[in-house]
Amino acid sequence: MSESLRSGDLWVEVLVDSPAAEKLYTYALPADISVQPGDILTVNFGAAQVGAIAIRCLDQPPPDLDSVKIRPILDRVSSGFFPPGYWELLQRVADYYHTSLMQAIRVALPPGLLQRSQRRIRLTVQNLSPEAIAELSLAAQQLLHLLQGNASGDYAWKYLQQKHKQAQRGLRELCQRGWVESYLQPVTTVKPKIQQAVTLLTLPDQELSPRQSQILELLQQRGGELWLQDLLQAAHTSVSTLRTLENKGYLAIASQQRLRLETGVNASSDLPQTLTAAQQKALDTIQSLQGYQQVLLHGVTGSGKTEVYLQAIAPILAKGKSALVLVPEIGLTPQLSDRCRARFGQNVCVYHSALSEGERYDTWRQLLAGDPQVIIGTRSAIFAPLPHLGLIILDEEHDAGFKQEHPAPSYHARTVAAWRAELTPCPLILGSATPSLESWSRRQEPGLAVAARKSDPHYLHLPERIHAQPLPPISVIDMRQELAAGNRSMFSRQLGTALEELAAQKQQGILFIPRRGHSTFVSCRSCGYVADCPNCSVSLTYHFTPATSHPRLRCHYCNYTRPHPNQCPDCQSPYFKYFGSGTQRVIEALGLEFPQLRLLRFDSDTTRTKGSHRQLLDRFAHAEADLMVGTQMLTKGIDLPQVTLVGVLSADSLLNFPDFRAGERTFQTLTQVAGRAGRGDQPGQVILQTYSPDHPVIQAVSQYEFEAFLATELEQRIALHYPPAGQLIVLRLSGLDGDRTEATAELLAELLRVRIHQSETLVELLGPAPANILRVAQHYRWQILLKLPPNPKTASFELPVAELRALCPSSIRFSIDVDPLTLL
DNA sequence: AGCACGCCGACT
DNA sequence: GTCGGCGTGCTC
Repeated sequence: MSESLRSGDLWVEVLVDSPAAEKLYTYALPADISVQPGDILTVNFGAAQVGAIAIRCLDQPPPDLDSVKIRPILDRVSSGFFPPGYWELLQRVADYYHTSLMQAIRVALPPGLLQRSQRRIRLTVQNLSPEAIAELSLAAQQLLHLLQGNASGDYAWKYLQQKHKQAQRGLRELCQRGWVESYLQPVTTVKPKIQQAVTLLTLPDQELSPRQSQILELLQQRGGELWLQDLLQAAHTSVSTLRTLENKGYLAIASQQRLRLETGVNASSDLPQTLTAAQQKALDTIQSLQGYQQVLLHGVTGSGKTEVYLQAIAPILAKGKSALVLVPEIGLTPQLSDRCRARFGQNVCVYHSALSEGERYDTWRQLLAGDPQVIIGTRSAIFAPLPHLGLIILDEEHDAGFKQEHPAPSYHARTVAAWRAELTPCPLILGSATPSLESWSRRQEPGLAVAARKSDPHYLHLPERIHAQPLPPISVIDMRQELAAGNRSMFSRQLGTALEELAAQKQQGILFIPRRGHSTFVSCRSCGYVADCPNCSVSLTYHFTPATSHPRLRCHYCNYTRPHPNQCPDCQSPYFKYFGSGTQRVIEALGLEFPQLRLLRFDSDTTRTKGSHRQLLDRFAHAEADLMVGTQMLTKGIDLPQVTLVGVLSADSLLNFPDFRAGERTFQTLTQVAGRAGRGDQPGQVILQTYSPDHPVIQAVSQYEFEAFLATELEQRIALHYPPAGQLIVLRLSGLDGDRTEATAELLAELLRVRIHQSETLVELLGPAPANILRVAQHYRWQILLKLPPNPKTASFELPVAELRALCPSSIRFSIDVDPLTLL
C-alpha cells in the first residue's frame, strides 16, 4: 500500500438536497477539490445530480458503510460564505418550527444555489404518419402534439406533467415506440453575466477625426467607462469605429462581469430632514443601543418612521456595517427603496422572490462582498448572508406577510429577526403605526425598565404626525339608517357628497373595499342555490373582464373557472345574480352614480405583473385619476400626500371574519387605511360605512384609541389562552382520501392525548377538526390545534414529531405550524 | 423527486 | 399464463 499523497480528510459527510433524505451521506473527496464545512457541493444521488452542503470532514470512511457505495463529490459550487452564527440561526429555525435542517436551508438559500439535475423529454423521430399517430392513446397523442409544437421537440418533464395530467401514461407509450427519449440534464449553475465594456485610456488629440474625438469625449463625460452596447447606442457609432480607436490605443474593450441588480429609477438625492422632538428622542435611544436590543417604534401614520430608520442606518454604514430592512411585501413599498437610494446611493440592494434567478444570484454575491450596504427585502431576506450586520429593521411589524405559510418551515420573520439580532449581535427595530398585540404586550414600560427582560423591546412612541398635521377625523356611518331612509345605493349620502366634492375641488381620494374580485358569491334569488366550486367547499366569485365578453365564475382557492350561467342551474329561474360588492361591482356603481370621477383600480388583479404597483401609484400621483378603488393593498405603506378623502365600504366583512385575531386585524387595517388621508398640506377626512357602528373595534378605530383597544383585546386573549397569552401549534393534514385523512388525524390526536397526559402539563388539545374550508383542490384537510397556556410546566412539553410523522402514510401530507397567524 | 422493486387485476 | 396498473422504499 502506498502512502496517501496528500494529508487531510478524504471523506465528507454532506446534507443532500432531496425531499426524503434528511440524514447525512458520506462522499469521497477527489484530489482536485478541497472542501470545508458549509461549502455548497454538487453530488450524484440516485440517478440525479443534486445540491448538497458539507457538514463534516472525515479522515476515514464510516466503518458500517460498504466502501463500494461511496461516490465522489462532483463539484464545489461555492465556498465559505456563511457568517458566524449563521448555522446556529438555521438550526434554531429548524428546531423551533419542527422541520429538518435541510428544509430550513432551502428557505434560506436562494433557489438555484442548490441545483438539481432536470429530467427532460426529447422527440427522437420526425415525419410520423397520421395513421401511426392515430393508433396512440389520447394521452400519448396530446403529449406528442405538445412536443411537435416546439422546434427542438425538447421539454422539461415537470412542465409536461403540469400541462397534462395523463402525461405519465403517454410518456411510457411513446418511449416504448422509441419516438421519444427521456434524459437527465446535468446541473447547470447560474453563471455570472459577462459583457463587453469600453474603458477610456487617453484623451483625444489632433491626430483624431472630429467624429472619433466626439466619441471619446462622450465616454469621458460618462465617467470614462461604459458597457459596449450602451456606448454604441449613446454615440450612434459602430463596433468597427471603436476597434479603430482601440488599435490606436485610446480605449480598451474587454469582457467584464455585469451584476444584474435591480437598480430602479435614479432618484434625485435626498438629504436628512430635521426631526421632531419625538423623532429625535427615538433616534437618540436607538443610537444609544449596544449589542442586541429590541425597539418597538410605535409611530402613528404620517409620523415619519421612515426618516428615523434612515437616520439610524446612516451611522451604521459609516461604521462599515450593513443594515437589513424587512418589509411585508416588496411591491408595495417602491417609495422606501427609492428613498433609500436617494439617501445612500448605489449601495442599496433589493432582495425578494420576484427577482429572476440571475438577479438573485448576483444580489447574493454582492451581499457576500461585505461592503457596507442597505438590503431591503421581504421575509426571506432575514437569511441574507451579510458578513457585517449592524442593524435590522422590520417595518410594519404587525403585518401578516412576515409569516411564511408554505413550504415548511412556517416561520415568522419577526421571530427569526430576534434570533438573528441576538446571534449577530445587533439592535432590532420593530416599527408600526398599529403594533401587533404580541410586540406591544412585551414592551418595556419606561418606568419598569429595571425589571424587564433584556429581550423585551424598548417602547418608543411617535404620537403625532410631522408638520403638526392632525390625524384625519373618522365619521362612522350607520348603513342600516341609510336603508331606512330609502338610500339603496352602496354609498351613503355623506360618502356621496364627499365624492362629488372631490372632483369639484380637484382633490384625490381612496375607496377601500375589504374584498377581492367582483363579489363574494353568486346565488339564486328564487331557490337560494349558491354556485360553488366542484373541488373546494367555497363559493365561486363573479368575474367580468371585457376581453372575454362573457362573465365567468372563479374559485379563489384552486382557480377553477366556468362561464356564468344565465339561469339558475337548479331551478332555471332567471334571477340568478351576484351579491356583495367586489372591486368591479363598486367601479361599475361609481361609474353610474359619479360619472365625473376618473377611477383607478388597485387590487391583486391589476397589480399582478412586475412593476404594476409602481405604475399605478405613479399614475395616481400624476393626477391621472381622482379616486383609487382597491383592496387590502391600499392599506400598506403608500404615502400619497394629495389624498384628502378615504372611504371604507362596509367594514363588516372584516369584523365577521371567523378568527380570534379578527378584531386586531380589523383595527389595524382600518387604522392604516384611514392613515392614508391628509398626509399633505390639506386636511383629510375618513368615512367609514358599517352595519354595526357600535362594535367596540369600530368605536376604537374612530377615536384612535389604540392603547385602550389593545388592553381590552389582551384581557380577552388571556382569558382564552390565545397568543400572546400562551402559544398555539396547529398540525395540518391533507389527503385525497377524506376518510383516511380523518382517520390519520384521529390517530395523531390519540397519540398526542397520551403524551400530554404522560407529561402532566396543561397543554390543551382541540380537534381533530375539518379545516374551515374542508376541500381545497380536491384535498381533504384536517387540523389539530394545541394550546399551550402560559405556564412553566407547558414549556417542558415536547411535541413527538418523529412519532407523529411515522404515523402518517406517505399519501397524506402533514405539516406543523408553530404560532399560526390564522386557523382557517 | 425519481426510480426499482413487488404485489394484485384484466387481458391474450 | 403475461402485461401493466401503481403502492412502498431507497438513494452515500
